Amino acid sequence: MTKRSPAHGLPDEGSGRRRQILEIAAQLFARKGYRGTSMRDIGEQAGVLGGSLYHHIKSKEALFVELHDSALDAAEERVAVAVATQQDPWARLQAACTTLLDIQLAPDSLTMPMMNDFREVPGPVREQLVARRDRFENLFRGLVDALALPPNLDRSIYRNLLLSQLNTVADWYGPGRLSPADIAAQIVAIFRHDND
Amino acid sequence: MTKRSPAHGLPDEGSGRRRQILEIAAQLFARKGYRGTSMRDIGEQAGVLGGSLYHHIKSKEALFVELHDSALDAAEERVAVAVATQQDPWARLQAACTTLLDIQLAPDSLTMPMMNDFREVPGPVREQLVARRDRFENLFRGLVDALALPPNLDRSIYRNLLLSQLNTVADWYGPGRLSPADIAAQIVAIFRHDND
DNA sequence: CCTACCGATCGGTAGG
DNA sequence: CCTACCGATCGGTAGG
Repeated sequence: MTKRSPAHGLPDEGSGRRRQILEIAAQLFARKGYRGTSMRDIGEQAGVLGGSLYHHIKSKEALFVELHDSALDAAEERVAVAVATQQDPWARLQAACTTLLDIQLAPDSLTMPMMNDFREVPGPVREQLVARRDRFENLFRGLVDALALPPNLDRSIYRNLLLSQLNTVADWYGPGRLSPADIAAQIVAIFRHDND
Repeated sequence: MTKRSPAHGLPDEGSGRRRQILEIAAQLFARKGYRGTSMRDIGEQAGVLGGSLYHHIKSKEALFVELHDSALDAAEERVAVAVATQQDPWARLQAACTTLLDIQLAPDSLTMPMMNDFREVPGPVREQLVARRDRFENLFRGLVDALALPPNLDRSIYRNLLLSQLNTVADWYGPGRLSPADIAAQIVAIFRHDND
């Protein structure tokens, strides 16, 4: 019996209070970005003053890094599980895309949205975040390499295009006639090219 | 003989000084975002103090809106010209994509990059920018509607995916083995599906 | 967890 | 175009 993280990707260890603060912070970062979220904003939602948060966290930067890494850990596991249920390379890719969009488009999504534009985050921290994200994206390298693509498609470009496509859906998606799974299906339909 | 804007999309009327300041501001906004660029930063590059800029502009917000609108005006014209040289629907789309990527990936690009994440910009101004961008995107509605796509592809989703794909290339593209035109060709190759 | 505060930075202005 | 400044806001801390 392996330990399973909850959907939001925050470990459930530690004091409930800290955990609650992390959830609030994640939601605000996702909605308003790193610079657009002040410690006082987070405090307000938690019912305390901004300065009081420093009993639970070291700094705003460390808080963001922790949230970002937890989100990617959880996403990585969920995607890996979904991929493992399929054998066909295109089915495996579709499973990965559907899972990723489920995570990013969940209405209460605490996790990934907007953790992609790192220009707001101070330089030194940014490199840390980019390194973690690159590790995550390696998961897709294997999936793309297994595809039988037409030879005119460059696999490296193809992978970058697919990932940026997936990471950017939250910018324009509004819950309406199509579900996250529908969008994932459309993306895979577009990116699907069999080498015949 | 119609008046032609320069590639950077800033009208060449008015005092050269103001024009120079606009160019500097555009470059900084593109590199560091709206909130990441202070008026003092712009002043420093221009060789004056931040406060002195207000002789040439009304406010930071008005400055950004002016730059954004000029960039879209110029892009709109260049894309329209490129599209008009082709008759085949897929060739027209490819011409549009190539032109747009040329603009966004130009090494000194003052114009469009990063003028896409509007979360940094204050609410009231944001609506203005979004409205202008929507008008620009209508250009692509016509191009997509002219395609003979397989019926399982939703044209509205398809258009959103294509546009977000084009707008996001600057986030990961590094000048290397592939040119902007190469990337455009890869994107069109992926998005190309003939209804057979 | 609050009070009370720090040094820094922001957009913007008056007055010359 | 500068000097000198405004009110606001920021991340963070000391001391209780």
